[in-house]
Amino acid sequence: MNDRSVTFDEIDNRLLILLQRDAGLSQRELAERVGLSQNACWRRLHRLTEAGVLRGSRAHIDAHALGLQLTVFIMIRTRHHDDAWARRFRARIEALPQITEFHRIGGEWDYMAKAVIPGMAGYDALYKQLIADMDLERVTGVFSMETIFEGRPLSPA
Amino acid sequence: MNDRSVTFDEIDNRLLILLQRDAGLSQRELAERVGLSQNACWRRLHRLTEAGVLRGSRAHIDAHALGLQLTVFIMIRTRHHDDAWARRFRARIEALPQITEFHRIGGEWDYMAKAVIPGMAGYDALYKQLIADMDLERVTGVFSMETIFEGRPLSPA
DNA sequence: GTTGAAACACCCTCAAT
DNA sequence: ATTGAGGGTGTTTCAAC
Repeated sequence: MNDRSVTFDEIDNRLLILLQRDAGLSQRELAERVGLSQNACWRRLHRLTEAGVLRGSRAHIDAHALGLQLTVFIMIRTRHHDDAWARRFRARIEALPQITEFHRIGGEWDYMAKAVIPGMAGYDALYKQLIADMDLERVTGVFSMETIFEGRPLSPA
Repeated sequence: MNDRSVTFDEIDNRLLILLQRDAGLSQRELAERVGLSQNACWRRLHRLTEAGVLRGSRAHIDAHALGLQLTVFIMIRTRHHDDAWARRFRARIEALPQITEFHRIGGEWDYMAKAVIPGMAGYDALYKQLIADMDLERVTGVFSMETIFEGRPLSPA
């Protein structure tokens, strides 16, 4: 079990997975696929939204079709550990739209950023913008040779 | 410039960003925000869909609300480099729903998986399922202490 | 590019069971 | 939980400009 206040049954689960795969499904279709009336289905979606589980939908875009063909994970070790520096660093990262994801991590690195870029020239440009005046100890790019899958739906614990 | 056959102007760009943030926007709202008639806006969305750029929408879900509070990146180095082993390994990974993203990477590791799990016990369980009978050379978990952001919208190169 | 209109699907609510 | 019905909203396609 877990420490959540709300619980979800198998039907909630299936609804969440269906919607994570395709948020464009109509309530009629959704209801049909989970074996509920459209009305009952609506009530569940409403409940899941109220519970803060469903948080809207986002368009899914083909990065390749936009000319973004390279995914790289950038590992960063910093020399500074004060709040002021950290704020400045985060602002820097946030100003770089190529970076789609940003974590503070444990282990031998301090931060990891995921970036999606047109190619190696894009990485070089990003790298330069990233490091300028930040006095980083070490930065290394881990390049995705092949994205086998991404964005798979989450299931309740 | 780049090597794409289709090009996108500023308005396409803004439409794509708006929809990546909120696919639930009505065409009336979209049109208003980019300064187009609803009709012209519809034609652009149609064109972007035909071009394979817009690929539907996906529900956005709050992982914490589902009890999934830990994100970990799993770095894997393998001892095998033949196709049969690789296929078996991919099938193993695909069978683990906690893994949301999977890359073959360059550098000192061979694969990287992103997993979203309830907590450390979930990692241990995942780790055991992952390694069983796969004869991996080395596996290490890089834990996200803080997800500063993720899922930021892509922009054309 | 624009407006306006029509046909249709969908969402949401309510009433009745 | 279910069906059925109604009003309002959104989508898609036209015709005309």
